[in-house]
Amino acid sequence: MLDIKMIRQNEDEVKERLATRGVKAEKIDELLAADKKRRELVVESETLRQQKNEVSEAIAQAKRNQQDASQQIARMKKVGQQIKELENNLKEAQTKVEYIASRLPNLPNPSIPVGPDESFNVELKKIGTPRKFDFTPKPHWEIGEKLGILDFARGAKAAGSRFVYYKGLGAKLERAVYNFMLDEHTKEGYTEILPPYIVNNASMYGTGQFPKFKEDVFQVEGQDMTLIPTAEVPLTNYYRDEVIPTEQLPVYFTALTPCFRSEAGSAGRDTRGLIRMHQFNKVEMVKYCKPENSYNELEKMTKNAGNIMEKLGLPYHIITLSTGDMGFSAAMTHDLEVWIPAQNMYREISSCSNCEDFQARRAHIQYRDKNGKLRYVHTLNGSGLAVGRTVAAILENYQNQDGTVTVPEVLRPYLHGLEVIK
RNA sequence: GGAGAGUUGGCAGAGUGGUAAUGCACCGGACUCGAAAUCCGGCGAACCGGUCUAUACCGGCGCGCAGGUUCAAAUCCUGUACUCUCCUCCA
Repeated sequence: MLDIKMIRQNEDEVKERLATRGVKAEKIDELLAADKKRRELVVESETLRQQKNEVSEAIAQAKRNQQDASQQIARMKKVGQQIKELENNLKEAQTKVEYIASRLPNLPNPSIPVGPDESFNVELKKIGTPRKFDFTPKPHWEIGEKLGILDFARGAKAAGSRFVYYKGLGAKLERAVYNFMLDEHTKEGYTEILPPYIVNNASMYGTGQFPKFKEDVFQVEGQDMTLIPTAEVPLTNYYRDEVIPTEQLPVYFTALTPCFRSEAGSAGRDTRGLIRMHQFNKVEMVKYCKPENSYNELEKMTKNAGNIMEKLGLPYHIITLSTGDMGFSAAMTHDLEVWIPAQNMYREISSCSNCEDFQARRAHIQYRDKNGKLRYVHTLNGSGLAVGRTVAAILENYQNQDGTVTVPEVLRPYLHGLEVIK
């Protein structure tokens, strides 16, 4: 959520910067008009309330002195009606302001590339060299099915499309991968969390998924419960409606959770394999920090994600997302994309974002600055990494001509020394 | 799933229709070489609005949340969330 006062004071700049994210200037005009109306109504109704309080006090006095107050009571009866009407209008105006404001995305950081879509993303760095195959590399689903470690057909039977069974060494490989990731992040100072996998609407609002993106998630019918689309939601809402003691900042959390996404609107894309599932595991990193440190923290978080791939020996590159490709709550996002040989391209495996105070304002997460004043913290989140996609990348990058898959060194301790999946 | 109790300022804790006691904490002052103790005064979050940018003042809101009754609600009514206890069930 953007600060409405800030928008009031920097109208032109806000319009300009939000335009790069596809928000029309008229939206801001509409918002400010509604806000003006709202403030006018506030003044009106508060004036009446003040009057009400004063007269009520007089009535109380009169009653105490056993005097007649029927005249004042009659007068207040009318004022009460007026207040009620005014406040109905006020509520309407307030609802309108909130409706628009809660659907405005974060202001993009001025340094990021401006453009309407992913073609304007900028590559920062390439790490590792894609392996040269002396045979045609197979897609990971073929490798997995052949080895009997992935079963998409039965996933579809039991649950539907975009679901999968991992079996035997497949399940063990997945477990090895996320245990490895959690261990690495813990070494970097992240506290491991095992959060709820279902959250309420207030939490979904706090991180910015609601109200705008309800179609993207699975909700429990008739209940205030949503299956988390990412651990970012429970991890960031951990401190919702709290003031974090300043000496505890920065706070680093990491968690492995399943993520549930409806994938509405992505029909036909990545229909095969592990890339786009309704349920997948992800190790997430979340940070809370002081505003002045958040961009430094973003760089460190991006490194933490990259570190995992480097240790796994997976080639990847880092890109900075353009204004048009960024998520709703982010001010700046670095995506890490891993090399997928069968597709001959890099595919997203991590997304690290600085949300600045956008989520903190929605979720009321504060700290006290040097002067003891309450300020919003900055929140960051990043995948470290998407586990299913990591398994896909391992299967493809480490495949052998005979259909077996070599286990990356760093994972062998997690698999009792296993060197090859066959 | 059933029954009961609870939710008030940073904490503790009164208040059952007339506009939030008190204690601790906190801030200022006195006393003191200084501190503690004591005394005096102040303060009760956050939030919203106005003056308009002082760094203050005024007002609103505010007793879990949302409604309702009333001239007036922490107090009465309805709904709801959460916590605790007991029963039931269960991994």
